[in-house]
Amino acid sequence: MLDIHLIREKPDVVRSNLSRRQDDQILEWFDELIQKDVEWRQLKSENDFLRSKRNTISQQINQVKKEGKPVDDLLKEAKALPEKIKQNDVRIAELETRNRWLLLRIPNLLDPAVPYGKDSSENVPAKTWGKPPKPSFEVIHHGELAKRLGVADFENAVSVAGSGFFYLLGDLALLDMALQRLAIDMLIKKGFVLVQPPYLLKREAYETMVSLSDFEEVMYKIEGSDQYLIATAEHPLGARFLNHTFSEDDLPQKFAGVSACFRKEIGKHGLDERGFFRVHQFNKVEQFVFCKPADSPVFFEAIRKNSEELLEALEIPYRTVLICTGDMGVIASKKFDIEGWSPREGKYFELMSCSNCGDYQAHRLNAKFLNAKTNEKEFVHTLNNTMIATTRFLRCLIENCQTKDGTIRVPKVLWKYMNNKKEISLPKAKAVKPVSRASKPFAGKKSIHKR
RNA sequence: GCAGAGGUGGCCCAGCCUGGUUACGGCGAGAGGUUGCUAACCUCUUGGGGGAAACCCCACGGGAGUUCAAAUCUCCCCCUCUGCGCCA
Repeated sequence: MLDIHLIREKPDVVRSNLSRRQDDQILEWFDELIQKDVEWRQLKSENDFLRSKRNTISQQINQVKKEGKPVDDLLKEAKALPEKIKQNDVRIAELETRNRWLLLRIPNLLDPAVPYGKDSSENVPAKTWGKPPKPSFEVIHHGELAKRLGVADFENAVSVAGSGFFYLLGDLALLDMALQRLAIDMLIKKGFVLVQPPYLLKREAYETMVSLSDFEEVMYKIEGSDQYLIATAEHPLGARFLNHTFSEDDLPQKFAGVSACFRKEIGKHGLDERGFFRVHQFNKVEQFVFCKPADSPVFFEAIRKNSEELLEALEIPYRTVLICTGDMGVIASKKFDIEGWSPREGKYFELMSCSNCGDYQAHRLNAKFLNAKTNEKEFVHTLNNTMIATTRFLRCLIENCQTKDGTIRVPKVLWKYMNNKKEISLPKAKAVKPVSRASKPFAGKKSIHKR
């Protein structure tokens, strides 16, 4: 969230930055916040005064009692005060709830370098690498090929878990892990600390890391408990430092979080029923950095480069685009997406998302560092970038490394993580047998796929 | 899951039974002072908020309650430690 002090001191500057997003709702929220904040400060002053008075009288009562004199008059005077204080407190609490609600929804200030644009079609390409291949054969859909090779099972996953789930089998499961290992090793070499975070977070901690709408649209809630399944390791990595003050020497802190990620994907079209592109559960290695404000532009470039180097190591053609004003989310002040080439569709699609969040997350987290020179606490900056989201990447790999024989070539850099396996192909002697069930535990739901 | 003991400032700890001016003391850190030394010593600062300031308010794991007044009494919740139980 934004610093309320900044909003009080420079409302015009903040408002004009927010207006770049071309969203009247945001400006309405902002104006309401300004007005309610004034009311809050007035009431708070008034109550502080009443409390002060009450405290004084209480002390007088104590004094007079000690002297053995009657305190009836003072008691009468004192008794009137708590009621008025309570009345004001109700309104103050209302205002605080509303103001926090508003503050949590008002997005981050945009970096001046963010280009103006209405939506994702106006993002600005910043870099392209590699030559998109022109296969001489028709590229098979990644899910279809995985199924044919017997390394993925979608039907049974859909039956027992629901649409948007899948089983990875044999070499493809191994490939998923190999990708994670490659990503992890590259990051460890760059000084990142590997972290396996908790997969559940309590709401209070979670609110510090995401926009509120995500609770409805993205996160799975655990029934009967105040916990949510994480949507990315970014969240527990950040929440770990809730209310934390770093010493200046501790910064920067660079983490490589590895976890399964769970997303409801409500309202998103095209949930992928026979593939890995948009699913409810996937594995991801995430980069997360805490640093001093002056250093964040440097780390922003560094974590972007890490992901680009991973794609280069895997020989996947990609392009990096600078996200425009209309396509920016709530949290980031500047963002790049890195997009991999799809030979099947002949276009780039999103693989990674690299954000500089400035001090926006740090404000919610209340994550600061002690400036050694001034001995004052300042908010840190946070940055994050996908190193690899395996499922999304599996699609990319299966398409780009597909041969005309219908096998999948394993990129050389992954051989050592694949027990030296160089391709994924159909075992010659073995036909792939689908798993079948003798009984029908889910009557009437034999298959929800009708093609 | 059961039982017991706990949670107090950046860290350690007293206060709680018996409610009452300013939450005791130590350590660490920062600023200043003193001194033939970077040692020792002395003073101040070291949670959050409001206010131009003087100053005021809040904060003893979180929340609610009782009271003129709550670290202290009551209730609910969270977490830690020890023992038992269960468990990959």
